[in-house]
Amino acid sequence: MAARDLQERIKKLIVDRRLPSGAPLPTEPELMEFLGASRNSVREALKALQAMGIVEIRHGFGTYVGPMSLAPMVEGLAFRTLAGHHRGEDSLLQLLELREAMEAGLVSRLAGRLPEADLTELAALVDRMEERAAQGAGLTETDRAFHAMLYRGLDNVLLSEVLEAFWDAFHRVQRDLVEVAEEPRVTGRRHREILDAVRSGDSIRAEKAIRDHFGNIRARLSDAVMTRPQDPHTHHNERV
Amino acid sequence: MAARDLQERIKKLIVDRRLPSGAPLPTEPELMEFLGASRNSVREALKALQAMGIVEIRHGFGTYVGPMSLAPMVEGLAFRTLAGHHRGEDSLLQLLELREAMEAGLVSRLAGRLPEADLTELAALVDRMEERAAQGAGLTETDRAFHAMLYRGLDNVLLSEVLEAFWDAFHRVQRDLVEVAEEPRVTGRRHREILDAVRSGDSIRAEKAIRDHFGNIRARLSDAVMTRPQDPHTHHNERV
DNA sequence: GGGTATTTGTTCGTATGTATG
DNA sequence: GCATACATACGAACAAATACC
Repeated sequence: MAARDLQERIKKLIVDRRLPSGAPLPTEPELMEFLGASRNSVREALKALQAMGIVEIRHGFGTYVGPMSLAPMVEGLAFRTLAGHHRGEDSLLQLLELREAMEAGLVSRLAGRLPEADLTELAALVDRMEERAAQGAGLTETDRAFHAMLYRGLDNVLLSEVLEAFWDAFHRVQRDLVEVAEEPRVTGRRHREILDAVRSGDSIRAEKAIRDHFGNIRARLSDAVMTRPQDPHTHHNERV
Repeated sequence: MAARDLQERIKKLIVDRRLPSGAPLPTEPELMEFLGASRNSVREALKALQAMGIVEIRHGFGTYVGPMSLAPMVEGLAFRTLAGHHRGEDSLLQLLELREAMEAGLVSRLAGRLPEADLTELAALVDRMEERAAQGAGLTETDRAFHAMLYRGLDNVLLSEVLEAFWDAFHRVQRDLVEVAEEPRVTGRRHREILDAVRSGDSIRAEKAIRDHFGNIRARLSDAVMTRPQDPHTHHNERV
């Protein structure tokens, strides 16, 4: 039997039975009988589906429909970027430019359209960012939260997830690759300017604020010591 | 050994040895010895990596580093959208809105910046589109080519691939799901307007042209008979 | 075209680890 | 602790595809 077929038929089974995320799949013996294949073939198909985030396998417990998150996309993008970088390509810069292009286009549409509730939440995040900057603490957590919150107003879950996926991929690779020379004060200022610009309703100013922010990151990227050829003990992904 | 570890170590092997796309990987017996695992475990790890597009397995020939394309992302997005639709969500519409948001933001930056060579190629594509419309032929091929060519001028390979991936995912699901009521003449006009707007250098006009184009698709989506619950013989993916 | 070696595909049997009751 | 159910892992064998002589 073609192994590709097995994957297709399992996917079809999920769709046909309208199984939602978290629903239990048939056990391996049941799938063996249903698909008419051996245990190993079924397992290989399930492994492939698990890699795509379509199913979730819990040891000694069972197989379930996966959360349908974009985690596999992060995985793939991160590896692609990492491998490209080690081969001398500017893949990390390209990933950053991709984020910049998307966010610049979106923020201009967002200017002046955010509800007050979102704005106050964003303000709280910037406050927290500057607070942590003063303490010399890391800003990545708050940065992620800020960007996620910013585009929540677009009211498109898929779009939000895609943006977060790109954020995750970028920071995963950056963390494993370069020594970031952060300038916390500057980062805080950039985000406050983004917030103010969005609040003011000035699309052009908002887009410029985003581009300045990304320009800052890009500069840090060039200055950074791009030389950490390989350190053997980076296990940088626990399956989500 | 944990199966997750095997995947990580194979990925690490690719990165460490700087293997480019298409380079041969060790054979299964070699990997068994190198990783200290059984053949089944190695195969399951390879299957998972294959699903992520990181390796490519050719029967009776060998295992190779994959093309690092975004094909797995298309796969995952398409399934997620398909499953969501069958569960009553408006996932297909969300995917369309994602494309619209990205293209609208990008095309405004593109207006007036495309080299003459690209513009003539785009014009040729629109001609071909109207030609095929007159013959009653399908427009999907030329539509894909148009959108791909349009954003080539951004000079970011990753961004282009992401856009094409979203295009592919959307059309894959649409094809399997709805009866498209195409209005070829209208589609042709919309694309000519996009081209003219981009050539004119008017950002606002270009963005409006894109939004009109997507608005047209959205309308067709709502009108379409959304009822093709399941036809058993759709094997809609050959691994790339 | 045929034969053989190499490589991946598929199957079976068996033992082990893990969570539930 | 014990029994059950399930996933995990290993080893061995044969089938199918491909390359090379």
